[in-house]
Amino acid sequence: MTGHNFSSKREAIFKTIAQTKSHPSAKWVYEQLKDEIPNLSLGTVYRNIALFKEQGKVIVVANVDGEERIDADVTDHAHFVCECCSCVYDLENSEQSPLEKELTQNGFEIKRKNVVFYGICKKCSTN
Amino acid sequence: MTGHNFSSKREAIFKTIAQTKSHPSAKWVYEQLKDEIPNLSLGTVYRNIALFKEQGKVIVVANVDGEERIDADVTDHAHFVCECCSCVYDLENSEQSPLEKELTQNGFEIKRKNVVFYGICKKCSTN
DNA sequence: TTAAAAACAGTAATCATTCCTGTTTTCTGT
DNA sequence: ACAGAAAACAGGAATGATTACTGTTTTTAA
Repeated sequence: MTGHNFSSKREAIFKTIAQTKSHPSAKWVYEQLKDEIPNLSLGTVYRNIALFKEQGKVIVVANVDGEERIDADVTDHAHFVCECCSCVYDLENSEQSPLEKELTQNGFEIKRKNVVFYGICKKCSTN
Repeated sequence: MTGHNFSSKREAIFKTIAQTKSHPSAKWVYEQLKDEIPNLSLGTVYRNIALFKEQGKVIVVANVDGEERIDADVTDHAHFVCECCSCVYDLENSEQSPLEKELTQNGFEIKRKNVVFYGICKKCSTN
């Protein structure tokens, strides 16, 4: 079984993901940590992110420019992805949809919901 | 400029995408067509799908098992992705969200919205 | 303290997607 | 209909994110 031993690297990886609002990619997390933890391996970041996903400690927000972007805020909320600067913004939690009731009544088991808006953010359209 | 010349392969590719409800991947489209069009190249399928996206003729529904899944129904509707069989189901159109007004008022330009539920479909939970 | 399990580094492999080059098809004006 | 230019294509190479593998190190529990 995996994920049951303490690991300082795992802690550092999770902390990095939890402390940012950037909705990071694996590479971003690795870049943030590699100075602090010189012998960190990118594979370790990927392996631990996969574990966090299984444990429900992070969610996948979207794939932006070919990279998977994640979030340690697993409460129900939507996101905005800027197609110009690739920033991901948090939005208020999306309201309970009548679709959810209907799916459940029809024998579909909903594990998670993902609401993403794509467009150009204020910063990009102003500059 | 690209996308302004007639191409029988392009037609066939679009037709294949438009006629299925499977929300196909590029590879699926290629597999469907390669008997009918023996010298079709997978790169051509990818290139034309990229063009259809630019033209707004297809949308990206989700990334399932590492493959991008698309839809030629570009009207506003949500999807359900089964994590067991990797099927993608169409759902009724998702209601206009108050989030959209708020974003627009704050200077964000929304180009598209993507609502995806993940879980286990009826077929998989029954079998 | 010690041996088994888990985690890791480093690197190789995988696989979807994109890029490149030479060839073929389509279009436009004559 | 024809020629040249632009667009599309095949086929294969390249890219790049992610995963798998192997030998080593760390953690755990008795």
